[in-house]
Amino acid sequence: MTEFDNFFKSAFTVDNVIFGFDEGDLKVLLIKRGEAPYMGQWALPGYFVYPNEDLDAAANRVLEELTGLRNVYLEQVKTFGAVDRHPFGRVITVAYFSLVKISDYRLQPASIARKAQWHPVAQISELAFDHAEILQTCFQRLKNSVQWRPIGFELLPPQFTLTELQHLYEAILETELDKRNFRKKILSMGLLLDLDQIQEGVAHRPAKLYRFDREKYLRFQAEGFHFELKEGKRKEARQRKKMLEEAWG
Amino acid sequence: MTEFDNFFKSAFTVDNVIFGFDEGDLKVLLIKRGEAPYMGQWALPGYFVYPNEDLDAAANRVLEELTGLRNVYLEQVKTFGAVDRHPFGRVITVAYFSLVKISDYRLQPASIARKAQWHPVAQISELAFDHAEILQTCFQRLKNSVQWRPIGFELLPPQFTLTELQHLYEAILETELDKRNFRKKILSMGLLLDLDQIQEGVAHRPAKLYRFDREKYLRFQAEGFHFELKEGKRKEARQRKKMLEEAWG
DNA sequence: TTGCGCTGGTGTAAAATACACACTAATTTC
DNA sequence: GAAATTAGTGTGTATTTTACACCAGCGCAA
Repeated sequence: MTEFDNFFKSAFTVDNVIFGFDEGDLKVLLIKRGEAPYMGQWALPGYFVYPNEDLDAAANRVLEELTGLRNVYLEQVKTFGAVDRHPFGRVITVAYFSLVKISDYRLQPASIARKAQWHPVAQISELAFDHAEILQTCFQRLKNSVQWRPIGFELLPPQFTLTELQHLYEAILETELDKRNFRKKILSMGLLLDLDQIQEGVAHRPAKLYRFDREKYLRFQAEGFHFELKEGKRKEARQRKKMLEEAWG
Repeated sequence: MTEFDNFFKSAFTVDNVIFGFDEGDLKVLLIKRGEAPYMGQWALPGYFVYPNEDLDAAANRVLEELTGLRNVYLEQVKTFGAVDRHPFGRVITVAYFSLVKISDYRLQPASIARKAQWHPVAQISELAFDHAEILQTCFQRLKNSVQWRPIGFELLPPQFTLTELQHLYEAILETELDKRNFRKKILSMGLLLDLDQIQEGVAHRPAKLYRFDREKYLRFQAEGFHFELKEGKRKEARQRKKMLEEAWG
């Protein structure tokens, strides 16, 4: 095994945007930095990639140390490698996002985890390094992915109501959806299993509970089925047009 | 400036899938390796990222050394970091693809370029390292990107006929498109400038020449216009269904 | 100069889909 | 048992997508 000249080497890390969904809000798990640089500021959880560790493995490790969760949805998004993105030297980072059920999440004993906290995506302003940019990029990617793959369920408990699912989509897509159309669309895909159970302990008509039928999805997928759940461009276009017209009087 | 422990460092490269379009085929520029490992095999052009060089800059450098072209469409796709992807040590690589007009391409004097050659995507089988996987990933990404952004024009000469454009899309999407519908759709976007010129030197009725109107696109984009040029999923689904039915008789 | 070969160019009708929209049903709480 | 709250449901219309076939214009060769 030949060693490459040190000249060509650089430090590299993974950073993980861990999304959760709670109280109707899309949230991200951030860590308060306890050391320079950016001491005291919030940052994305991340760490160096070990020399004998695959990239995805590193991202999973960061995730597990922090949340105790394994087998979580994880998607590589983009690599950020601006020369000056780290004040102490050249550090290239591979950004991932992952989707966790906050209900499954347990604070881990690892010292790093004690400084972790969920933040609503909408309220995050400043972050250490270029992490604000990374977060935005990952959020965009999530917005996109969720419309083409049935990954939204990763953020909900195993059983959920259609209204919860709709609220999840509304939070991610930052838009409002029509209830009847949403239900029609999602049910017509045949990927939701009606559990013949209803909500308990709510002060109103209880909703039916559903489960995502992953096996069925995999079967459908093999037959060329495409999941698609998105706001039509027609509506979007009209909204934009309206806004422009209002802006110009 | 603190140095990170060498333990966390590793070699870092960019690999570039350079797409071109010629004779109705989508092609990729490959290099015949002149050294170990994989000596004599075809590989994607790539090189180490210099310590003081942004990632995108490195990808552009590789591209320019090889083709002499600047200001070319370039898109970061994915980072490949399996521990054993390079037999001589840990090398993480960021994959890009770029789109060049083969007509602009001139063989460069750089020694590396002398071993370069265009290969039709469809006919590439084995490549050095994990480059076959990288190529496939980039090809998928191109397929996707081309439907949502007007980047196909980057592969054509500045002036082109609608038939050429259609053939380009057919080559990338690996499908056939309906002539009338294609023309209707692309013209209705209003992004093509009719040059009031016609083909010369063809042994049949000459076609009108068009140019992509980038300025107009940018203006439209600011108003929320979305480029979209894709095979409908309905047709796809039907085709797949038909194929399945035939397969099962 | 005529006819053949080739590619360019065009419209319409039918089907599928996206959209907007409002009331009744079931449950808890007071 | 009335009030409050959320669940659940169907239809008509606008728009988009799809399928489909013929005539036009040019070069070339007979």
